[in-house]
Amino acid sequence: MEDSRTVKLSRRERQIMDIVYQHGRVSVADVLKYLPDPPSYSTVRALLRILEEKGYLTHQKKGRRYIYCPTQSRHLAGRSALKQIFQTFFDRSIEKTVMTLISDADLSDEELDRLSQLIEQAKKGDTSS
Amino acid sequence: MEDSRTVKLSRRERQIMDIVYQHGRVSVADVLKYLPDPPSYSTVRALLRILEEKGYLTHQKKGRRYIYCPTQSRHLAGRSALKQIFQTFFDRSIEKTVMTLISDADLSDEELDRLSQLIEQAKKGDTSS
DNA sequence: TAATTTATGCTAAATTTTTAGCATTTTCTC
DNA sequence: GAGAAAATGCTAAAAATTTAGCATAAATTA
Repeated sequence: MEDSRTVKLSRRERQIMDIVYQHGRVSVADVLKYLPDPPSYSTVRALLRILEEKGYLTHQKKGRRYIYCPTQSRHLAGRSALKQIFQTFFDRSIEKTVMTLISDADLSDEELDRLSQLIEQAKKGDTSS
Repeated sequence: MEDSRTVKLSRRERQIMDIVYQHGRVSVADVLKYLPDPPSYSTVRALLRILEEKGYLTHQKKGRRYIYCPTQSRHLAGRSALKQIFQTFFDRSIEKTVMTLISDADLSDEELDRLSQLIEQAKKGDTSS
């Protein structure tokens, strides 16, 4: 339960972090654009500053504006988010989770083949992330 | 971005909903027990009442105590949570998502075989959820 | 270089969330 | 049935989050 998606971040902060992870690098204007129910410009700036204070973001100056990036890698953050879901909703069962992913996606045969290959590789002990 | 995990619920509410989904049916005492940094008994009661007002929970009287259950099915909630993760962190790629699940899990050969079968079935058009 | 535009810095108010405490009800036990 | 125990109902205070607005700085442009 002590996971980065439920602990420490407020709702707005969570929304913003999701946007950052979805887009990689964002300006204030980007966040504003992607927020579902956008508040004012200075509100977004304040939230970004707070997230930076909390250590979730850093920024670089690009021309006259700030560009914000996550401090934790997307891959790591994704893993931990996935773990949380998997524990909460799928009884820690990989099968149930994969099943849900697949049945919702309506995959093509090629895609299914690639998944098969992935699993074959895992069987050969190639589980490097 | 308009997903049930990021919208509407505060952090405490989210924590509690996760506990409810993990355990199915809970009493106030259960929630208190599972909350990472538990507040007082009446605090938890208040939160459960609010979640019920918002429509996320219902309760039945069991003996002298209330037992709370989610209104939305676990499966549905899991799907929507998964979708969110998958969009935010994995470029909407089933492969990337499954890959991460598998590589973190260190599955046995039997489990991998069952996954293969799952995919074979999907290939035959059996994608009923 | 002066005016305009577009950014950030900071502060404080408004709102929402989180919390505790007292009153009341119900159940159990003697 | 009286008292104790264990639950909920309700209310309001405390804390945290979310917001806007004014001041300021940098860059562009005319």
